[in-house]
Amino acid sequence: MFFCIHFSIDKLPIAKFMLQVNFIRENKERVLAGLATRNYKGERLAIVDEVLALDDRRKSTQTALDAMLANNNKLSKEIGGLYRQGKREEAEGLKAQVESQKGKVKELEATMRQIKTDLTNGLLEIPNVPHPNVPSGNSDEDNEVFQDWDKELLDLGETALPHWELGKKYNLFDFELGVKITGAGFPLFRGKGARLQRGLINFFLDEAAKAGYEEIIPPLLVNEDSARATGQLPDKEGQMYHATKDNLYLIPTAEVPVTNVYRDVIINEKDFPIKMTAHTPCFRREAGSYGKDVKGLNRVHQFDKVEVVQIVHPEKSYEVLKEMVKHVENLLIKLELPYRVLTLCGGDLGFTSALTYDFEVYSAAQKRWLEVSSVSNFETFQSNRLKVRFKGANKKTQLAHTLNGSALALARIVAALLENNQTEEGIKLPAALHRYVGMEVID
RNA sequence: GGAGAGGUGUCCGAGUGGCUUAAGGAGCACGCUUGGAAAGCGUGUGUAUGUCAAAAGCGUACCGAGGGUUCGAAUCCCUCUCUCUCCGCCA
Repeated sequence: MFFCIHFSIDKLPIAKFMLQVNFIRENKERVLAGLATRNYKGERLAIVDEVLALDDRRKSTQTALDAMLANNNKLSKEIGGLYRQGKREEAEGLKAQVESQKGKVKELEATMRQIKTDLTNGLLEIPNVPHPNVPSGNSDEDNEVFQDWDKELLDLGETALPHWELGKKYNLFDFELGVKITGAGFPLFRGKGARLQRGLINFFLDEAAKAGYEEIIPPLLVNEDSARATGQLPDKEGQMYHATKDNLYLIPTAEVPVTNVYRDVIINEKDFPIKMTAHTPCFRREAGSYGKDVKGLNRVHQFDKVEVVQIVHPEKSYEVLKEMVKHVENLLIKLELPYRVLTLCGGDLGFTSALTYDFEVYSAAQKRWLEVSSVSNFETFQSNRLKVRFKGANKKTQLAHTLNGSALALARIVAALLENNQTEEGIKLPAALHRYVGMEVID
């Protein structure tokens, strides 16, 4: 099975040397085309012109304000000098002059604040520009198969049990207890089921370490700044659990705390690439998704995941994306699970992502593909908010590119492992896991 | 939860209304010196934004954040926030 990433990165005007507004200004057509890929139509496209108009106003207002302030500063200095020389009357005259300007300065400052607020709000509404390889489309049905499973799909016949039945049969997890303790969507794992979870986590972390990622154990609650910096706020407000008393959010993914490690940091170019991995539970309210795919472990409010994050030089990011895809692929090969890779279409692509590959694993009992990993390049979209920068060879401060991927998300992997490997004698674990789980067969 | 002390540049640290262009030191970079290194000496050293085709230059803002007083604020006043110490509670 070979991987061939067929896009060229050289010809793209990547947003690497500018801030977002400037990027929009200089690549307006590309931004509009990107919005179209994401199914933005008519009035929603107007946001681009609105933002540019606001930015024009910001510039002209700033110029006017600066000139006024410069004049006032100059006069104030003169007043100080005059007082020292004892020239009171002249000083009083200048004072009056500066004083008369104050109203105007205040007015301009207020205008400036308003413009900046509007501009920021406008910018927050514009999603990342999709990579040219992103197919247009409305929903997950339009995602493109980037790499298909080229062998026969496992057929277990009609007697195969879905994982929620297997969980009961072998006493691996208990949804009713989860409901009793917390509520729907909070599974309780026990016995060999818990052991399997722990083994998988260790396996994933060890593989990440082998690939050069530094292991991090981050806080599981983050403050508003961190949630905003990685883009969970404001657009995913309702998807996170919010501890309102302390205004902290339960993390929906390790990406949030781990990427925030480098918020407001100017990185030394020779420290690239920065590679971090973390295992954390992930908490998701999944508001609005009830009734769809919620059976068993397919969609839960709390699940465990090992995440990999990289912060890299802009010129390297697509190469790194490929490397990360390979890493995930390698995990699935070792787990001996049938998988395929999808390129997310515009309508399904995350707000912050430029290009995302989803990994799906085939669940033989449910006879369907389950999403188990998502690997994305955010280019400068995240780093612009995070202010993750580096000094390049030309001494200029530039935005770095950020990427992340799940490697891997547990609940669905567990589902697929159980279903695909069920036999009369029990569930036969893939060889790679024997050492980690401490058994070859779950029975 | 209660009481107190704090937040200044990459770091340490001075600075109680205008000779502050944020002292001084360390670090870092470059240069001189050296057989090489260290020491020493010299020079430089933030972020954002505006003007500009661009660079240089110049302007503006930034001493935790936001307001206020003043011709002028790191400095005075108010609010908020974060950190630290002690007490209380606690794994």
